[in-house]
Amino acid sequence: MTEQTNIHPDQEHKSLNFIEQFIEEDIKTGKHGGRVHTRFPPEPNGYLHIGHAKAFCLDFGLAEKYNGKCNLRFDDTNPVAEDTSYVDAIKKDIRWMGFDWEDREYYTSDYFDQLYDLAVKLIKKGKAYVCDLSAGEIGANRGTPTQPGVESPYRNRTVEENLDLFKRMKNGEFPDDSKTLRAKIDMASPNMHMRDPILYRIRHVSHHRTGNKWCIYPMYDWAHGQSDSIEEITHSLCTLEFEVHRPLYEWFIRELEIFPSRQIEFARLNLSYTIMSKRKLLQLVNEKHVSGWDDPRMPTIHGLRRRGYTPESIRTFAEMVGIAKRENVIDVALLEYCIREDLNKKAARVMAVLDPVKLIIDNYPDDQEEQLKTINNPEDESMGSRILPFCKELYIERDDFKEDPPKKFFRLSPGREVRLKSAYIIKGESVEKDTDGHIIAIHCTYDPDSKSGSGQVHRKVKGTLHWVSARHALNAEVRLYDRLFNDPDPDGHKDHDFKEFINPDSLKILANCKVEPSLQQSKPLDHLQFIRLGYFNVDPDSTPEHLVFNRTVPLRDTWGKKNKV
RNA sequence: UGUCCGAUGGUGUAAUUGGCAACACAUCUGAUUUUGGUUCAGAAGAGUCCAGGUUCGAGCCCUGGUCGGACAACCA
Repeated sequence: MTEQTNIHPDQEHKSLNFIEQFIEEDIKTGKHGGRVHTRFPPEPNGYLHIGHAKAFCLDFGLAEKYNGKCNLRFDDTNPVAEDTSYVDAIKKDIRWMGFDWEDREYYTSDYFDQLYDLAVKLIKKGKAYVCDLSAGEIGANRGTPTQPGVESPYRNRTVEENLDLFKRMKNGEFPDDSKTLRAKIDMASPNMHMRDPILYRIRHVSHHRTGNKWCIYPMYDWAHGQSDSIEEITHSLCTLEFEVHRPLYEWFIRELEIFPSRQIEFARLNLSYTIMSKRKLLQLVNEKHVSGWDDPRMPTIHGLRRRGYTPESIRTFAEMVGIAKRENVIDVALLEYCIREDLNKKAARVMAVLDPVKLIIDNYPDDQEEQLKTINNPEDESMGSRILPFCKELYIERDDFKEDPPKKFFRLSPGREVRLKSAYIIKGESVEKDTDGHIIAIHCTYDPDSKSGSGQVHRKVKGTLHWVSARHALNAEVRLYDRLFNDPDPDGHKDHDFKEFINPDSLKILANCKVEPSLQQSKPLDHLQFIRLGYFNVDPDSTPEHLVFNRTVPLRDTWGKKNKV
């Protein structure tokens, strides 16, 4: 096979990231017969977030691009933290994102026997030993990055003794933490990971898949690389913090003479105004700062889905942020751009009034009703049109009226004309106020000849308002979300806990919104554009009796932005 | 006082491997618009961390610095 056959034709012209360059070199030199096989290795101890999405878009994307394969492998070597509920959530997310691991759903725990045999092989080579030191002692003997460590007194046990002890460790003869199996490398190595790293620890706990079969569990360094080799992974991609582990990864390959997978590290995704640490996300969930892993403010895939993000938008985002080795912080504005761009093409436009105020058309007959036709999406004719009921009393947005308007106010005010979207041109007349001076109704008159689409009127009106018929409107709850943190880097302050930066206004619930009647049929997770307001989706909490919408992202607002402060 | 990695507009990522620093987001104009959205046209913004060197020519190569990050869990 030539290198050409391995490269997806659509992609040839774009510039390659450094990993693609490595891969293409490997293909060119015929390494592994030009085969590309990656893996995505989540630990089932939490939900996947957008940073993981970047990683698996890379893993699966590269496999696709080079006509290879990508395995899903659960890195389940630490039974105390892991759980099957996470396995299910992770699979759901990856599938939702549009990736397919076919029948290659693997678990590191599937390899426990092979891993054990490999450890025996290492012992027989005199390259591993059973150590009786406690965790504290091992730590103390490890030295520091600038000072060499001290060799364990158990380092020179005979092969026979090590073999016997290791077998007895496996058989459960020793209590938790009383012994470990360590590689015998170099306690003076400048790389801490080469200072006789621990391969196995004793844990008498049951595992979510292997039950009580094992009481010794492999550590990451031992399990991960060897699992890559077992699966004959050609390119094993991981984040930068594993760079210092690579010499160990390669040491195992050499000593064990196993399949030489290649580890390549790239910079993890950081997003402004959020956190990506699984541990801290768990803390937000446990301490109820959010409603759960799927809270729409969470950067988790579950959260983004509920917020109204689409898989396509997240994939576009992953594509746009790129792959490199330097630390980076991506502006959330880029994510928002990606979802707006996607939803602009897909979301049906509907009328919804979030902060309603009554609008009365004085010269419109009391009991008249009209059915007005309106287009569902100006960006996509094929989405068709629908009917909007219209009558004398409507609701409009309280913001869309001002008694004495500022200079560039294009909306409704006394004596000024404005277009009601898909309906008539109206002119502001007067207001009704309660005893506190709050506006309770706005009176206007309409021009019967200005009906939308009639072609009768040629005068220009600056503004167009969205509205909903008071007689026909449905009540709805709308949840407005803002960034969860009000600091660009909540996790970046040495003397402040990230939770100090939680945005108290990240969720605003509007209980008295009015929406057009067609929304009665909306189904959970449907994407919509509330005209002039933003993109919204139907929350899973929504029912026909109690409609609930989440704001995914507001529309771009050059006017509001300019007038802030 | 160690090892490894990195450094290009505000933010990301490129630069055909030594040939006028490009693209996207963000920002700012203007046009169009029955969404102050979309679309369209345009502007501004870096001379590539610093100092030397090689070269006709360096963001790319060499030398020496500076700054930033990772690494001392029986976590992954």
